[in-house]
Formats: sequence, C-alpha cells, structure tokens
Amino acid sequence: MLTQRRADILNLVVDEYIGTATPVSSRALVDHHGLDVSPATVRNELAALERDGYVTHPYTSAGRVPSDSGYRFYVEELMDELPVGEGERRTIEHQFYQAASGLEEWLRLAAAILAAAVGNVAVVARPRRPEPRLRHAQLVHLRPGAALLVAVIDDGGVQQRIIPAPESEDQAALSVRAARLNERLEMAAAGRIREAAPGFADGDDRRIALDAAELVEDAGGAPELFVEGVRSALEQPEFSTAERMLDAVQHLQDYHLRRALQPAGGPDRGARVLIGEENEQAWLHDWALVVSAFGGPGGAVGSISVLGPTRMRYGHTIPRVRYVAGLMTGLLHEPEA
Amino acid sequence: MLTQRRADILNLVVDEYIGTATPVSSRALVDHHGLDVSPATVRNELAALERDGYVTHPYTSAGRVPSDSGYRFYVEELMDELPVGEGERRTIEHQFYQAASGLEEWLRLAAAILAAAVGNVAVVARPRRPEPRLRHAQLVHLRPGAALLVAVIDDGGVQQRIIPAPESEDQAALSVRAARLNERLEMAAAGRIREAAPGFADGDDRRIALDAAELVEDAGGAPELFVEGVRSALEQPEFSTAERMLDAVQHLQDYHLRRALQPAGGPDRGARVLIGEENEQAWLHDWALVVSAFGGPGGAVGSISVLGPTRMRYGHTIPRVRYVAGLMTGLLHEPEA
DNA sequence: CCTTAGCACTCTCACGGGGAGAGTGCTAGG
DNA sequence: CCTAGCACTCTCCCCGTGAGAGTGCTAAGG
Repeated sequence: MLTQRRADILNLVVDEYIGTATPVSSRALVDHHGLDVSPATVRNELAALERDGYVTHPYTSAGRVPSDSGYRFYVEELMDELPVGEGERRTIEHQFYQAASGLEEWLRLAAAILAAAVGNVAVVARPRRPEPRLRHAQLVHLRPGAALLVAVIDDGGVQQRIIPAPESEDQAALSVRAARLNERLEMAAAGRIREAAPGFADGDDRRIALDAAELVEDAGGAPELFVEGVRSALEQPEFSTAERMLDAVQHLQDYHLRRALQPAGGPDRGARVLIGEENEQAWLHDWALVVSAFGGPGGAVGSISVLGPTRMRYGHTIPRVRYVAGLMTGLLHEPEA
Repeated sequence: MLTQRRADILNLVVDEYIGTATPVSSRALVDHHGLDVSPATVRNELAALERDGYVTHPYTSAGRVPSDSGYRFYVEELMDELPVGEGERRTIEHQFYQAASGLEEWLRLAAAILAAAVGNVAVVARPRRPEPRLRHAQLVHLRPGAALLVAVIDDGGVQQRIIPAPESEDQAALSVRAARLNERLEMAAAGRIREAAPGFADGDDRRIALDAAELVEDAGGAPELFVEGVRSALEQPEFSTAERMLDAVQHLQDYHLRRALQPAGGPDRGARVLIGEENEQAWLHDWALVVSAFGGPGGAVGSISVLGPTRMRYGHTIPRVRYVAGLMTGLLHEPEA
C-alpha cells in the first residue's frame, strides 16, 4: 500500500497528465498544486512510485507518465468522480424525449450524446437475448409470387426478408397464412420453430417457417453497433501522427469493436473499466474502455461504452456512462415475459 | 482542341500520376512509354498543356500534375476503360447471391464490394421514392398498453415505433385493428393518411393513423447511407498527414456525405463523374466523385458512388460503379405499382 | 531520518546550413 | 520543328548544434 503522500502525488500526476498529455515534472506538481515540499522531495517520491510500477519514464529526464497500474490505482482509490450535473441531466433527457420513439434512434442517440459528453468514441451495442424468440410474423404482399416476411423479435428488433410466395395469393390470403404461422410459432426460439415446421400441413407454410427461423437466428448473431465520436477522439494528441490515426480508424470498425467488447460485457451492475493491457485485444493495449450493460426489451441486454486513450478523464467518463446506461434501461427495459 | 501528340502526352501524364502520386517529369514519360522524341520536346508540349490549363506545376522544376480540367479531358476523351472481367463478375455476383436476401444486407454488401474493387470509399444511399407510401401496417402486442407499430413502405423499407395501445387489447384485437387501418390506408402517402385519419370512427385508430403517417414521412427523410472502404482510402498518400486524414474522417460522415451526394443524384443513366472544384461542397475540392443511380423496389431510386482523391483510377472505377449499379437494379428494381 | 539546495548529466526538440538530386526553361544548332 | 546542352531553381534530407527541460545524486541542514 502506498503512503498517503505518495498516493496524493500519484493522484496529481494522473490528473496533470490527463489534462496536458505531457510527461509531468516534479516542478509542475509543486507549482500547480501548492505542495509545501520542494521539487527534490517530490522527485524522491516519484522515484519510489516508479519502482513500484505506478509511473514510467519515457526517457531519462522527461517527466513521469502514469502506467496502466497507475491508472488502475487512480480509478479505484484516488479519483474524484465528477457527477452529472442537474443541467446536463436535463439537456440529455430532453434530447431523448424529443426524439421520435424508436429503438434504433434511441440507441444511435445514446451513442451520440455519450460521445459528445465525454469527447471520445462511444459505442452502443443493440440489446440481445441469449436466445431470441419470434414475437410476431407478418407477410406483406409485394407482387405476385413475392412477399416480404417481417419478423418482430422479442428483443425489440425487426428482421425482414423477401421470400417467394404462391403466385395466386393476395394480401388477404397472406395474412391468413401469417395468422396460421403465428398461432404455432409465437414466442418460439429458432430451434423450436425448426422443430415445429414439419408439423404444418402446407408446404409453403413449412418453408416460410424455416425462413422465419433463420430470421430469428440472425437476431441472435453479431449485434448491431452504433459508433459515434470518432472524429473528436482522433483530435487527441495520441493520434497526432497519420500512422496512429490510421490504426485507430481501422480498429474502430464493427469487426474489431465486437471482439473488443466481448470480454467486457460482464454481468456487472455499474460501469466496468479496462485499462491498456487489461484488454485482451492487442490493439487495445493503449486504449481504455469504460463499459456498462443496460436492459432492453424482453429482458435483452445491450452494452454502452466509451473508448479512448488510457489518458482518459475517468472521473468524468465513468459517471456519464453509468448515467446514460441507466437512462437507457429506464427507457427500454421490460422484464422477460 | 489539342493536337494528337499533346493529347497523347496528357494521357500519359494522367496515367503516370495516377500510378505514382508523384509529379511527372518529362524524362519519366519518355523512359516509361518509349516515346520516340526527346525529353526536351516533351517539355515543350508540357509547357503548352500548362498554358492551356490541363496540368500544373507545384513549383518551378518539379514534374507536372494534372489539373481538374486535365482529369476532365482525360475522362471524356482519353481514358481507356478497364472493363469488369468475367472472373470478377462471377466473384461479385456470387457474393450477392450467397448473402441472405435482404434489402439492407444487399445495400451494405454493394458498398463493401465496390469499395474493395476500387480501393476507395464507396457510399450507397438507400433507395427512396419522392413520395413514399404505406404498403402495409401491422400492430404487434408488446405488453398491456403498448404495441409496436410496424409500417412496410413501398420503397422496400420497414419503419417501426412503439405506441400506446388500449390496455385491454391482445394480439388478436390489435390485428383486427391493423386490418381496419390497412383497408383504408394501403398504398397511401403520408398526406393522404393524414386526410383519411379523421374518417376513422375509433379514436385510437385516428391516433395510430397519424403515427403511421409520421413513419411514412420518416421514410422520405434523409436516406440511410452505407459507407465502406474508409480505411483503404485513407492509406493513400493524399492523406499521409494527420491533418488531412482528420479532415477526411470528419467529412466522411453521414451529414457531410448527404450534402455531397445531393447535387450528384442526377437522372443520368450510367455513371456521372464530378472532379475537384466541379463539386459544390468546398471540402470536395480535392476529391473526385463517381456516382450512379440504381432502381429499387416500387420505383424507388438509390445512388451508389465512389469517393477518392482526384488522382483516381477513373478507367477502373467508372465501369465498376456502373456494373454494381446495374446489378443492384437487377436485384431490386420493380417498376412502380 | 527526512528534506532541501545545488549541480552535473542526459535526452529531446527545434533550427539552420549545406549538399545532392531532380527537373525545368532557355538557347543555339541541326 | 526537334534536340542537346547547360544554367538555374527548388525540394528534401542529413546532420550538427544549442537551448531547454528535467532528472539523479550528493552533501548539508533541520
């Protein structure tokens, strides 16, 4: 455990570095924070912190930079949380209630709002259930021989597919068919739909049931992501070279993000923080991830997260992730039927 | 009009510059293309081309770089189109037919395929009708007092919204209600739905009709965009400084892209090309845009385009844009009902 | 024993000069 | 009209240098 003074100094180093993105010198600590000891004393303490692995040295004689463990200690023991103010709350909630009510819009909006609030990348993953079920199927006549199969899933999503239909059937006939399907398949998971399919007397019913099963399966596949704030994140000095920026752009794409978020989607209430090498993905080794789950329709679970350099305003970011996650849960959550 | 030789040389300059991204010298032209005149002669011709505005000089004594007019002349008179080969066709079509058939997936896939084929950014705008109409509405029971209103639009899209519903009504009752709505509203545009709404005897029917009208209006709003290939475009030397890359990232976002594509969505058959300052948006002044319309469901029209530096392989890009647009039209087009 | 002043030392970064190289424009001759 | 030759220009890279920042260490003081 650290002595009180060392902890204080580590706290200051992290705060200072988060603000300036420049290695922190002993003199800067004394000057900017009215320490009543001399720079030399601070240097001794910094040397101790470095021995214990909380800070590093880019090279002999530059200031100190927090290490992953430094940030970790900061997040757990030192940081002051900056709560979401009353005004900020109102602004955010206003934006939510103003938007037309639709799941996708809300998800996109949540990402945009969070990104703007924290100045980093925000990623929202659409809520999913481990085993999605078909809430309702509908057949819409497109033209003779073709219909649109629309499947409403119990996680709040809608899947659709164009399928062949008997040439002779008009909308009325298709609706009858859909009613027949719903009667047996309502609230069935993909597996149960497949089992039930052969039970239909009509061949077309059987075929359509299998299509519906595929749609339900798709809903359980890779979750849709909503990404916002890339631009403002890239403005930070961490990405000031074209090379680093290109790397970031490459990794901030659905494929990489999904893998990044996977191990983070824990069952925790509140926000989880993963710093640098705590992440499994190599490309995240100099990123930090703040992630929280939120509840969606039908007991589904989504995730909302912020991605940025390890030099992140944790005390500012974490409460905002928690807050927006809570808002989303309030808006969307309905317990499993 | 240019003399034959000047045109030939301009052609070579453009080809060379497209390949190397480096100002083209008289010597390089002679060496790489077996001209049977001396570099000095080529220099005279280049000077003439520069007087006429087809090429420029970054500074005294670097090679020549094509100007916007140079590219324009190249595209219209000189360029050899590189047709889509049989193998390439097969690969692309295979990818399309393999994907589960769904409008969104196809649109996304088209963007991804085109981006990969040309190595630049590809943008696909979802097909829209000038005045979208409601093809079919459905009400899905979520919980007592709340239902999901699902509207299938005649441009192939599906819009949805959670709405309040009478507490007492179960799915059967809601389906009856939906049938009642469809009877009067099928194939109605938003305006006509609004007109028809007061005609419903039931108050909830009136309210839901208005919700449906809004959903139909939303379908006529800003079209959804599918953007792919950002990463590979940014690898080009044009974006080798962090500043330029950041600019590009900022502008390759929905808001800016929509404005960029607006004036380009002409009624032309085939691909339109807009080079540099021919674009209205200032940020596009050193970009080139190749755009083509394609036909969607119900007579809707979408657009598919490629964005890249003015130094673009036009002869390679243009046929591929045309080809993918044609494929999409074949897959999706159904004449207006 | 902790703290502090002083000082030598190290490492980065910005600046500037210089030289190589690339390519042009021009002139004069075939 | 074409071409060889040449002077001139401009960039780019390399490198050395000096200023500046900040440390580590030592020795002295409370």
